[in-house]
Formats: sequence, structure tokens, C-alpha cells
Amino acid sequence: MYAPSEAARRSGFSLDTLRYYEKIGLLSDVSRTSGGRRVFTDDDLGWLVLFRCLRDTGMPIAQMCRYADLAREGEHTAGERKALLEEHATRVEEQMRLLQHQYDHLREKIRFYEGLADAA
Amino acid sequence: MYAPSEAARRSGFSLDTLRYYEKIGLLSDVSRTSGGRRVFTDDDLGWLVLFRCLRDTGMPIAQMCRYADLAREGEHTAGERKALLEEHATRVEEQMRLLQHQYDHLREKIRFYEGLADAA
DNA sequence: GCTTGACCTGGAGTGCGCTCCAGGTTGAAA
DNA sequence: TTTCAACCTGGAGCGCACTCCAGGTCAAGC
Repeated sequence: MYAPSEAARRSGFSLDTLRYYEKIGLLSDVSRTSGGRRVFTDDDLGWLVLFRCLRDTGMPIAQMCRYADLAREGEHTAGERKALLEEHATRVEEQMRLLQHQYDHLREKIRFYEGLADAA
Repeated sequence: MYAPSEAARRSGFSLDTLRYYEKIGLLSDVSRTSGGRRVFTDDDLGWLVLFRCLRDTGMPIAQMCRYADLAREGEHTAGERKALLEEHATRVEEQMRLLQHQYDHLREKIRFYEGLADAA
């Protein structure tokens, strides 16, 4: 059981983002205290950690919603969920290759400036 | 000398993006034909390739503008330009580490689904 | 009991990076 | 000479993912 600020701290999302994720139905119906305050469970935290992973790897929110909806539908969607993650992983691999390639390019540009410094 | 469509094809930016980059002063004063059409030089293309690299590695446009402005100021800004690129490269390294980390996490999640399939 | 800071809701606003549009011009090919 | 695809300009609009705000509520510590 975590207070909102604690859930924010542990997940790395802002309080506003947590509220936003609940509003759009990504995080389903977080429970409340009698006073109306959110209480995040370990399960909620688990979801947030996954969302953190998917966001950091560039998955659009619409796709994360799709994944979460499938999970709520039950066990029989496991295959589809796995396929969704695998497609995403493939895109991430491509992204990593591009990033590495452009990083090399960038380093080459920096070496060019080092060449200038030596000549001077 | 390249027509706009050719410059777009070679750089991977859309025509609208090329016009936009010129409008905000990222690409400085692209020359024109007598009829007013843009003509991109090899030099322009070189810039576009660099911009492609910087964008793909997540540099904000404002920072690319800063770099381009420095370059226009002359030789004496070479050190500052190099520093700018080095700081960026450091951020890219961090980004690559995070991406790799979250990719591993994602692969682990996929293995979990493979475990489910084996059990079934 | 009072203060104070964390929290609530609904909804408006923001920043970024384009992307699209209307209405007009150009120029190479048929 | 006509056609028509590529191009021009200024400016509006868009999609995404938040982020901020006003105005109010809750609850722990003094």
C-alpha cells in the first residue's frame, strides 16, 4: 500500500501523470481511502514499472492501453499480449541500431573538431 | 544542386520540414532559382545529414539552432560547438544505457509469456 | 481546535515538432 | 501552346503526452 507521492517516487511518474493514466483507463480503478485518497497496491506498482519500461522504449500510450485492456480481458489474451510485446521489442532493436549508428556519426564529428584543435 | 524533392529524399526530411527548418533559421537562406524555387547545395545537404543525426539522437531543435548559429559566427566558436556536441554525446550514451536496460526488462517479460506457453 | 501540507476533481493550457491548407506560380514535357 | 506536377507563401491546425490551475477536502501533529 503506497500513498500517491510514494507511488510517484517509486515509479518515476509525476502525480499528475499517475492521475492522467488513471483517467484515460491505462491504470484501472485505483482504490481509495474512505476520504477519497488513492492507495496504490504492489500490483499497481508492478503495472507502473511495466509502463515505465514501455514508455522509456518509446511505446505510444495508445498501445499500452491496448495491452492493459487485453490483460483485463483475461488469460486467453496472453498470446496476443506476447505478440504485442514482441513486435515492440523488434522496433526497439531497430531503434537501438539507429541510435548506435547516429552515435558513431556524432563521435566522428567530434573527432573532426579534435583534429582542428591539434592543427591549431 | 538538388531540387526540394531530391533534398527531401536524400535527407529523410519532408518538404514541409525543410521549409520549416528554413523558416526558423536552422537552415540559413537556401538559394533560389529565378522563379523562386529552392535549390539545395551539397553544403545544405551536409547540414541536413547532421540535423538528421542530431534529431535521431534526440537533440531538441533549439539546441540545433544554437549549434547552427555558432557555426555561422565563424571559426572562433569551434570550441563551443565541440563542447555542445560532447555534452549531447554524453546524454546519448545515457539514453543508450537506459534503452538497453529497459530492452532487457522487456525481453524478460516476453520470456515470462514463453514460460506460460510451455506450461499450457 | 487549528494549522498545514498532501491530496482531490474537472477542465484548461502547454511545448514540441511538425503537417496541412488555400490560393497562386513555375517550367518541362507532349 | 497547353497541361500538370512540382513548387511557392503565410498561416492555421494537429497529435502527443503531459502539466497546471482553481477551488476545495482530508488528516496528522502541535
